[in-house]
Parts: sequence; structure tokens; C-alpha cells
Amino acid sequence: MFREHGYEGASLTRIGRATGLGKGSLYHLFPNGKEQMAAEVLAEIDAWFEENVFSPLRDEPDPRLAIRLMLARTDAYFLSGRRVCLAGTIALADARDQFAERLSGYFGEWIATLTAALVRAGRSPPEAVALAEDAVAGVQGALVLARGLGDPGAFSRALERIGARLG
Amino acid sequence: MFREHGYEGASLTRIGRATGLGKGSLYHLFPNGKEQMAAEVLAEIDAWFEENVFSPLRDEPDPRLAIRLMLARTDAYFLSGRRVCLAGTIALADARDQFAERLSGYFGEWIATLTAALVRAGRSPPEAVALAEDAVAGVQGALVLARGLGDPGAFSRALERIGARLG
DNA sequence: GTCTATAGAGTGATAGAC
DNA sequence: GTCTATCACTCTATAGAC
Repeated sequence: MFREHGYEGASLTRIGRATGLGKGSLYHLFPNGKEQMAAEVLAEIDAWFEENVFSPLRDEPDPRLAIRLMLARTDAYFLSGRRVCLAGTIALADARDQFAERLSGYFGEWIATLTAALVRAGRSPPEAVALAEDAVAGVQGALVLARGLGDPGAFSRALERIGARLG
Repeated sequence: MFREHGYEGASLTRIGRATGLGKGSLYHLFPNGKEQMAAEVLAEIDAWFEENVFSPLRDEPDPRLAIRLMLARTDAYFLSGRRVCLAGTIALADARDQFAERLSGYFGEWIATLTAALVRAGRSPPEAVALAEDAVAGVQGALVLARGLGDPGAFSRALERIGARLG
């Protein structure tokens, strides 16, 4: 629900309907309410990226292959632009301040890990930081643009261009 | 209010407080309520971009100068990453469908106008479309990243990289 | 009187909290 | 399921301009 409708769009009624749980159950499982639910979704997203994106980005001996893997996993994760990034929607929404540190952690770690892979691929550190920041911003912008144009294809096209620049 | 808090974050109470107007006045001026208010803000944004960005992009004889102008105006408009793009927030929010055509109009025209300028600057049409799409997505992504990292500087750095690519 | 702009109490619906 | 707060919104009353 959060990844489909964003933070404010994921109402407890919707969540309840989608999970088949009443509000009592939801508040039993998540005593701190909606904020906790979103925080745990964000933590799960962090864990998924850690395992499927950051970890290969660190451990794969061939950094070029690691980067291609990152892009493929990212494309799959966002269903080629048909899903939205929860972190991105929160960053633009009014709830931003509540999740400030978690957001900067998520984006910051993505940038840092990608920077390291680019350095291993032979880029100079300043060049690598710029490329990494650019790529992470590019993914977020591609999600906005795909939804704005109503054209999921815009997301996949953007990922290809990002891959070419990192390549 | 819309540009600061997004669509859902801009409540009528906030708008009333910020304008000093009661609900009677607001509904007298905007009979169709909040949706009309946002639509008129979007129209004003369209008009501002038409006058300050698209028009120079079309008419300035030197396309390279036109593009530099576009980036400078964009940086100023978004207060170097401290303001948010209403179209971008709506694109990611639940209200997206209500404004679908206006959003695709806004992003589409930006891409089309920039594409034309790039062709005049000597790029091949397919290359120009790709660069334009990439630049518009890059601006949106930079706004997300700047808010996500809590670092407005990320926006200005991204604009510089975009400028270098459009070069 | 009429028109336009105003304020703000009050509507039902729904939010999240409990 | 109930609570209160708040949502977008409606309605009535009223102000001054012409």
C-alpha cells in the first residue's frame, strides 16, 4: 500500500482492507501506528536493497557487472516504473521531517556504495561521487517522470541512459 | 502552500491562515474548491515556465545560451532545491490521476521544447530527445534527492552536471 | 435593492489513535 | 467499535460599493 499510494495515500482503512485486518489487529502489531508501519516498511526496503543491491555492489569482483546488476534489480524492484519509491514520495511529502534521518540514510548509503564500486572500476573519487549522486537522483527523477507522463517506458529508458553513463 | 507542502499537505485551513481569508472567500474565488486552486496554481506555473523558460528556449538565437538560461531560471525557481515542484509531488501522490493530463502537458512540453533547442544546437533528433528526457528527469530527481538528503546543495550540483551533459 | 466579497459555524465523511 | 481531530466543503449572515 505504501509503495503503491505513498505515505499519505496509504490510509489505515486501505491497509486494513488490503490485509484483511481490523484496526485492533493493526494497532496490536504496530503499537505506534502508521508511523511505525511506514518505518518498518522503510526498514524492509533498506534490508532488501542491502541484500540485493548494495551487497553485490560491494562484493562482486567485477565492478562493471555489479553496476549492471544494480540497474537490473532496480528496474525489477520498481516494476519498470509502475511502482513508486516510498522514500521518494516521503521526501516530497509533508511527512518528510518525521523520517529525515531514515531518508538520508537510505539515499546516502546508495550513493556511498555506488561511489565505492565506481572507484574500484577506475574512476577518480570526486568523479565517482558525482556519478553516483547523479545516478541515484536519476532513478528518482525517472520515477517522477514516468508517473508524470503516464509512461512507464520513460523509467526503463532513463535506466539505460544511467547505465551507459556509469558504464 | 502547494509548492511548499504538496497537494495533500496544503489543507484549506493552512491556505486560509496563510492568505488571511476565510473559507467563504476561498470558495467564492474558487467555486470548485481545492482541485481548482491546485489547477490554477499549476496553470500559473505553466505560464511562468512558458514565459521564463520555454519561450527563451525557443526564441534565443544561440541554443547554448538558451539552455544555460533555462538552467539558471530553474535553479532560481526552485530556490536552489529549497522549494519543491508541485507537478512532481502530485505525480508521486495519490491525487495523480485527477491531474494526469496537466502533468503530462507540463513535463511533455518541457521535454519537447528542450529537444528542439538541442536539435538547433546540432544534436540528432533521437539524441536530442534522450538528452531532454534525461535532463527533465534529472531536475525532478535532484529535487527528491535534495529533500531526501536534507542537502539543498545536491540540487545545484545536479543542475551543473545536467548543464555539462547538455553542453 | 443588488452585487460582490467576506466570515465562520456547521455538514458528513474519514483520518489516525485507542 | 469508538474516540477526537481534521478533512473538504456548504450555508447563512453580513459587510460595503454602486
